[in-house]
Amino acid sequence: MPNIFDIAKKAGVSITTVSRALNGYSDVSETTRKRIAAIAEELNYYPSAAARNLQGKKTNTIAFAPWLRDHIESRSFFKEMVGVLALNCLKYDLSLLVTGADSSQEVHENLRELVGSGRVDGLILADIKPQDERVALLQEIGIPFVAFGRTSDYQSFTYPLVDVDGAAGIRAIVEYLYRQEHRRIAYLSGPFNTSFSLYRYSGYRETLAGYGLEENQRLMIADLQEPNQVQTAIARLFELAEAERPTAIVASNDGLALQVVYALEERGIKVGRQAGQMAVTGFDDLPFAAFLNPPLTTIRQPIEAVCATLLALLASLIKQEEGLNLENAQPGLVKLGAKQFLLEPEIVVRASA
Amino acid sequence: MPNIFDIAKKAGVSITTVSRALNGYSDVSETTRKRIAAIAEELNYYPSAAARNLQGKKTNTIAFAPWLRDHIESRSFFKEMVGVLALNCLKYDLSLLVTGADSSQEVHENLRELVGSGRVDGLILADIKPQDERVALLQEIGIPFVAFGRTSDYQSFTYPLVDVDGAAGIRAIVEYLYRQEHRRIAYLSGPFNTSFSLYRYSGYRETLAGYGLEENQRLMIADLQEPNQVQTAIARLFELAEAERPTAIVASNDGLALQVVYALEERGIKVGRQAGQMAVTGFDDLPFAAFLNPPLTTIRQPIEAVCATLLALLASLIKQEEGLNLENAQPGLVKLGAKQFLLEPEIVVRASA
DNA sequence: CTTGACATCCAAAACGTTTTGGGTAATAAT
DNA sequence: ATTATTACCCAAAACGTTTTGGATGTCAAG
Repeated sequence: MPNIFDIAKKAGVSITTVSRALNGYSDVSETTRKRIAAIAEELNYYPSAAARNLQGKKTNTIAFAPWLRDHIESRSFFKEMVGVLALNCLKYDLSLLVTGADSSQEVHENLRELVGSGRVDGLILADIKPQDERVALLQEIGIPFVAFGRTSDYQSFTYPLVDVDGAAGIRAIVEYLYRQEHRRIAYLSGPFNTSFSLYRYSGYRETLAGYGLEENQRLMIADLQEPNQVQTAIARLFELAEAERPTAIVASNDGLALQVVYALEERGIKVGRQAGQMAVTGFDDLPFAAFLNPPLTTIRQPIEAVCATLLALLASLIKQEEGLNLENAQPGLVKLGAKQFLLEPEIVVRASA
Repeated sequence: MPNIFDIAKKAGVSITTVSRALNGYSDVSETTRKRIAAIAEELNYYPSAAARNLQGKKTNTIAFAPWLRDHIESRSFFKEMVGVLALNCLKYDLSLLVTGADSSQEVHENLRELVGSGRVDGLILADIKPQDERVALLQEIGIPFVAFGRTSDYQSFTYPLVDVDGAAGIRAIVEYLYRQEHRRIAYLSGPFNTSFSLYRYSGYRETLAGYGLEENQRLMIADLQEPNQVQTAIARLFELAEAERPTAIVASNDGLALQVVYALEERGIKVGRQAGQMAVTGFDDLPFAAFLNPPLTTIRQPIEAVCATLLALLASLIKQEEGLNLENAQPGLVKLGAKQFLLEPEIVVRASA
């Protein structure tokens, strides 16, 4: 691999000039710049990232840090995000490092080493928990980061974040169901050790309260982790007396909704919006949702907007820009705090409800 | 951030000793090693990755390089791989960089810069095409890499690769269908500009030939890219006379199978293995496959084994180990060439066929 | 008392950039 | 003819490690 000395020698100039020519400084003549560029091209010269980083303190790399095994249900959305993030990183000339681990312990060590050794300029945290050690850790270290999701103390303990308004999403869908004359609406939630499950759940309860419907504990099934738990949850709903049994089931994500539809069909219950059918809704709008039978009514997370906003925010933090102006970058972007943004999800009505 | 000088000063030794103590050399006494380790721990010292890399020529980073937009259908499996790879990387103390782009042009430049600037020690290529420029490029540059998939010239132009035997998978499923008395078996394939589509397709044709069934062009629908193409493909099948119409549809991946099931149900055709129902099969065994209605009969790609083998192979290439012994690391691992391995997929029979 | 052998330690070089703080020559202004 | 300005270039330092090739002191053997 050629280095800057090789280029300098071949061009008959100093390495300073090579560096400044290639980095577009104005104190090198157009003719020598052209000559140097041509030689660099010819020799396939690319400046060593390590040397550059060592000298300049910039890695042009960010990390995407979800939990990798902890939250089965959330993994589906993080998987969708990676590709979109990778593509968007190109615009900022950033490389994307994907990191993560199984255990809390490992994640902590991983993160410390990653930033301690100066491997990244900033990070995107995903799968935020209500109490998330990672936020405090990164805040303490003082490295730029953006969280996708809100911890329970995000208002007092301020840090940059982007989130999708899960409560609003569920509210929209429960209101939709209410308008379709549904009065007994069950709710199935994923594990409560992840923030967005809580927000979505609160959206459900708020809406019931808003309509003056009382909460029925037997219709609220939370903390679903394993697939077979969905089956038993559905079974339990059908043990209820006809008059108490729900006419609609709201699942807190598409993965659960998929399993709900499956469990219902297995029992011979039709899913749909016809009279006598069970309405089912999801959240996320994963690729398969539109092709279920029936197609799933769900809430679409604006994944492109989420990733774009996360990156724009992180990039501006890294550059230490002050007047960050994201307000009208995305439609439906709500400002929660100085560097905290909420994106509005969108209801997608299909045949399942 | 503390550096090695801070540690050395505080411990009253030279930086050489700090370095050698922390890297486990034997020429430093146990007492000073302990003292140094304690100080490093206390000050939260992590050696600078850049400096280390600059001096030692090791980045401890690998790149995962799929195509990001080009092949819609293949993206689903690459998304599953990222998480598994990231987790497995921990065992090798490697960081995972995810890269890729839309266009062939961009991908090329990306790759050149990535390895030219010495950002990675090696790479994993995914979504291999029959003619894949990336393989030649990396081979020419001379950096360790492993391909997930085979180019058309993999036997002559040898390079390290791991693949799942797609032909065998489809063979297994067509044989299964044949044993279920199916004689008119349609085949729907994704785009042919990706290698595995071709292998899977050839598996279909081989099996037909093996049973002495003649190929019917009207039952073989290839190069499906957009979702609505599936609908028209199915429509075309149903324009056929009763006696020519297929009794089973083999899709080349789960994403297509999902859409096939959807299109069939939309026309009121029941999917399943009962008499009079249409049998449908997929390939991949994505998470949703088990929860479709009916649950999808498919071929499971051994994703854990794939990722483990890719990493083991790449790690050994990076370390320049010679006697690589993967043969009995994974059950069902077939050796194609010196560093070329094929993994056997597994048929998963569910209710859809 | 000398000589090896061994256990510890260290100074200096090297890795490949960018940045700093100039220098030189030609041209323009006085 | 001198001075200021401009255009172009460069030497050296700095970034934080690891590695190389000793140096020093201690202890046992001869």
